[in-house]
Amino acid sequence: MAEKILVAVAWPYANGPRHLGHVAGFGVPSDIFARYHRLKGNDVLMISGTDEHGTPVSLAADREGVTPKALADRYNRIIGDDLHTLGLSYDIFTRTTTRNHYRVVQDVFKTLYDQGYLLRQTTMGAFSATTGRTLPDRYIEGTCPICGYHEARGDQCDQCGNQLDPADLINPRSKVDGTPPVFRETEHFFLDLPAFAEQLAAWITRQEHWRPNVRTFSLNLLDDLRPRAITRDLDWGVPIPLPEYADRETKRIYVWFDAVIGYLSASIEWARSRGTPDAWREWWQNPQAPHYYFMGKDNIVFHTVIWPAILLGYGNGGEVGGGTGEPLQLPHNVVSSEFLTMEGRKFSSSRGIVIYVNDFLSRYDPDPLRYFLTIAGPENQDADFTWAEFVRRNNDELVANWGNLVNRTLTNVFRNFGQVPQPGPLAPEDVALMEATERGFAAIGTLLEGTKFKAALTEAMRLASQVNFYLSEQEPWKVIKSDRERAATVLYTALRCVDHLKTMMTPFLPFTSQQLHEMLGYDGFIAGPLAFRECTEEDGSTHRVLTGDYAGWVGRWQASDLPIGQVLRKPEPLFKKLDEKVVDEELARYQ
RNA sequence: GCCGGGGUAGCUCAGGGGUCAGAGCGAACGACUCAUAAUCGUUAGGUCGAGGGUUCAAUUCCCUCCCCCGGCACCA
Repeated sequence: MAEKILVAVAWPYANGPRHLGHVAGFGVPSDIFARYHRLKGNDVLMISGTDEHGTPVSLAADREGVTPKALADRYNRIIGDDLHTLGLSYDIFTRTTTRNHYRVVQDVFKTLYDQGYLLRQTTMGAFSATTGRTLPDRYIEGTCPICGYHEARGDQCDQCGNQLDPADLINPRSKVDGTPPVFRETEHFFLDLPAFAEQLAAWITRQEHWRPNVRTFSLNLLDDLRPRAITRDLDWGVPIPLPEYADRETKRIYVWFDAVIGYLSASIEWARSRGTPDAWREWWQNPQAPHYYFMGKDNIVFHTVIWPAILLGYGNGGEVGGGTGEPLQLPHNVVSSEFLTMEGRKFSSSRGIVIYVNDFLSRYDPDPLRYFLTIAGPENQDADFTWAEFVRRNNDELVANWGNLVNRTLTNVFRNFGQVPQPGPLAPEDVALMEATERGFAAIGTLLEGTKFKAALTEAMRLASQVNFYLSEQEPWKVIKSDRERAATVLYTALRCVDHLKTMMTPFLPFTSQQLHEMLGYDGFIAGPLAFRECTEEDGSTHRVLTGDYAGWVGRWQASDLPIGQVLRKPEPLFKKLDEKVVDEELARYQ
């Protein structure tokens, strides 16, 4: 029975190219999850896009003398290319600057406003004296009034760790151009989070299947819920859909408010692009459809508190969501990863401590990266990317265990039989191996459903080891000299296991699994490919989305029925062994 | 300061009140040579951060302390 599953992936911010930390945190895990469920036969809707509004995009555009939209266009393209190259199988990867998105965001805003969940409050804000734009606290620096540190940020002093108010800084100045900020009153809309406190507390308390850190952290947040501003004084963002703000060029909806609504708007865009404009409701207004959100730990608050509050407030109302009487679904699980560091230090674009995805993939294949980020990534705790460890994992694990198993098995079969050999009677050890391998479907499936990706891949690798062991014990390359039928039986057994493992590896290693699929003599896409498509909106504007036709996948999460006599294609190694010297080369490149 | 997460074999980590504390990799030795010098076997005797407590029994529960990391809500 096919389940509808929403896989909602954090939206990469379009103020620059994304680095390994971003795809490690949510990109690869969410894709493994989505691919597994599709192989299982479930109806997955996997959505995301680039997040393109807000101060950082605006400032980056200023620095380069281009419009924010032009900057976002550029990074939307680069990021989309990265995700495509990595094989992240979105049903739609779009962006937040579409007409569709604006319409949905404004509908949500308007609905919450009409329901009384948006409060108007006047606060003191900091503005740039030169541009008149809001200066977020982080963009102001000055001398810390507590410890005297000269480069304290407006929100917090990095030296003494105290939280600050930018107005308290001595000699405050804009980090952008060094001018002193101007403080003045400004009116904003606040989401009335306290109005949802009880519902949220009851709901989160029930989510015992969440990772403990996510649940505990979220419950702690509820102790001190305050209304949260969802507008900004900025000219780059979704306009406020109220008559009195119609011509206010400098007040926009806050980027985070619009970004989370992207999950909904992207689903709607997907449905419309397929010619089934209401299809999104099968996920969003269906209590049987679990929603899984994937993100880094810095985004937990937006997904366990703010976005659920918005969904609760929106309920079954609104122009977009109304009609069926069913409320929009809350998250079923919020899967948060920890952080990836690089060679022991935090990623920092400005300090050059960074590996961009596109740079990495220009020299290395996607599957080894996916392998590393899964087996050694920040799933449960911060993890460190080092080139030495990447090379080691690639050579000593991926190549030596799985890659070698595939290569030695296929080479033996191809050379001696050229096709899937007809086995003789199976010996107990043949049956035992086959059964042990087949049990992997259930074991790995359970781990994947529980978002335990590292453990799932470890189990698949353990099974591969067992098959290596079996081959070394049975020595078909010797047996064939005296007993061709027994050799055929052993190789058939190993080949079946390799075929099982191919499927189990597909969520993690989609590209090489496809190659293996073909070498085994099969046709069709076991799980691919992805495609870009141009999307045209009502006003004629177009944008590119990453998508794919995943219904055409021939892979199934079940034991192989490898046909006897199927002709193999010439085997080639799936992975490249990396020379140890790439460690020094790469370190030199980034230092 | 507050909240949270960590400190387990050379490295990366898993585990969890009680048979000898585990895995992968490295290292040593041996086997093999079909395979990208890949594979297979044996070997590691590590105060499970420190101290105290609860218990018949703690690395696993509680307390204190030390060290590391993250968050603390208008950066996304």
